[in-house]
Amino acid sequence: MSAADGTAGQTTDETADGVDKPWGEVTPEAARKLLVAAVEAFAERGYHATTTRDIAGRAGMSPAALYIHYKTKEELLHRISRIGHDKALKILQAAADGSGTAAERLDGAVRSFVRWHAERHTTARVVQYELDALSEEHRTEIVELRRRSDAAVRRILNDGVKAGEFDVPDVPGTTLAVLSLCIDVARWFNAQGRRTPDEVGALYADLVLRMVTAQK
Amino acid sequence: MSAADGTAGQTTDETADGVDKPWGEVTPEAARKLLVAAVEAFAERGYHATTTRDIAGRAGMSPAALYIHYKTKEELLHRISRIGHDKALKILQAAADGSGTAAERLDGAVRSFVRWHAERHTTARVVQYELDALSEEHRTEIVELRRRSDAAVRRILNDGVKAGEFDVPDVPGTTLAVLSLCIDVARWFNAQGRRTPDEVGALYADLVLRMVTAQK
DNA sequence: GCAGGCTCTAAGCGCTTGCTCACCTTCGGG
DNA sequence: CCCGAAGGTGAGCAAGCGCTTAGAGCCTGC
Repeated sequence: MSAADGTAGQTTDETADGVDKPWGEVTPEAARKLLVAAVEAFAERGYHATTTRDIAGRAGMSPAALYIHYKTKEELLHRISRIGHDKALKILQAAADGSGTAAERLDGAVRSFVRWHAERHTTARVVQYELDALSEEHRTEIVELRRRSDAAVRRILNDGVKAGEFDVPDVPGTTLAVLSLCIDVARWFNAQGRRTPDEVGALYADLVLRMVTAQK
Repeated sequence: MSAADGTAGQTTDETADGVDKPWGEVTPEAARKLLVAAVEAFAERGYHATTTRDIAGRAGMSPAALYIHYKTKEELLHRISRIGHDKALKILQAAADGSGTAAERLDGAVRSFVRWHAERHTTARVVQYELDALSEEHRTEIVELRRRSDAAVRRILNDGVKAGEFDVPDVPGTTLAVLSLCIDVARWFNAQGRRTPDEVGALYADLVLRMVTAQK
């Protein structure tokens, strides 16, 4: 087992005492409450179907309070998207930079990336499916982060091919397929469903390894 | 090769003279023009970000014209979603009902399903990603069609396991993954990109077969 | 040749939207 | 003990929304 991200392969936001606390970097408290409310609302109804009154209401504040902490509704989406993409990229880069064979690193990458999309499917849904609602400038910034996520996975595949572990005729296409498979978890995953995030991660890691492993 | 939809396993909407003509079943002409305009607008901006004025404008008509042919904007989405899901289900059932080994049928299913999502990615984007905008009643109807699509793919996998062709420990989970992989093509496929729908179909069919084929 | 139905438009209604503004409260520092 | 900054509210503005209505144009059948 690799320990690429420092503390025993964790993939959730945790403070030193082990308490799970996403969006901990957003301050002050009121700004975080608004942002968390926005994530829920955007994930449930989509960005365009969500009103600023709904967001403020979920946060227990008046509509005007939103504009003390954020210039526009789109800035809220951008902050969510930015933080989420940073996290996603970190997960993939940690796996790509880890030690072990290419197969072990690919297993870790898919496992943790899928687990994040399942555990944080509310956030992930916004991050992965509301890109089009961003302004031109913000979207460009986010697309660059996605390009780097793609590069991290492609690097693992290339390493595996070079080492003879993998048989992948079309590395860019397969990279796309692997990421696509993981991302789509955010669309269908249901917390009330039968599978836990860990189970989905294990299943998907197995399926992806079969896709790329050289037949003996 | 099966002939479930009449003429030699085709996956696009064609008239007898071979001309490609989707939405041919929508009449009269003005209603079809409005529907095609709605598909484009919904795919580009999303259902909620699209205005009835935009749809009518793209169709070269006044905003009020829309309400002669459709009761509400949501009815337009429902018609699109219904026709699209019928088509998707037909593609998968034709493949599942076809002759040949399970591997051949799975190859055909993925190939044609992916090709449809790529060729008709505008339509597919609306069909696959705007479900939440449907009314309760309409969504229930559509979800039933999706359940049947799922059943068609699961049947192929079960057949393959029974015949010893496939090694699939988790058939429902793998069914979900296969469909998820194909569906997500609608999200990322770009007509200006490097790959043709046929190429993506071939790549994906290969990847899926590797996921399920028993190792020798 | 005109009655009646169908298709379409110009105008606009009632409402909701993202966002603003004048004002109120709270609170640490001189 | 008052002060000014920071965080919050109620009311509301301009714009845009889905949808309706009154009536014009144009076919078709008798």
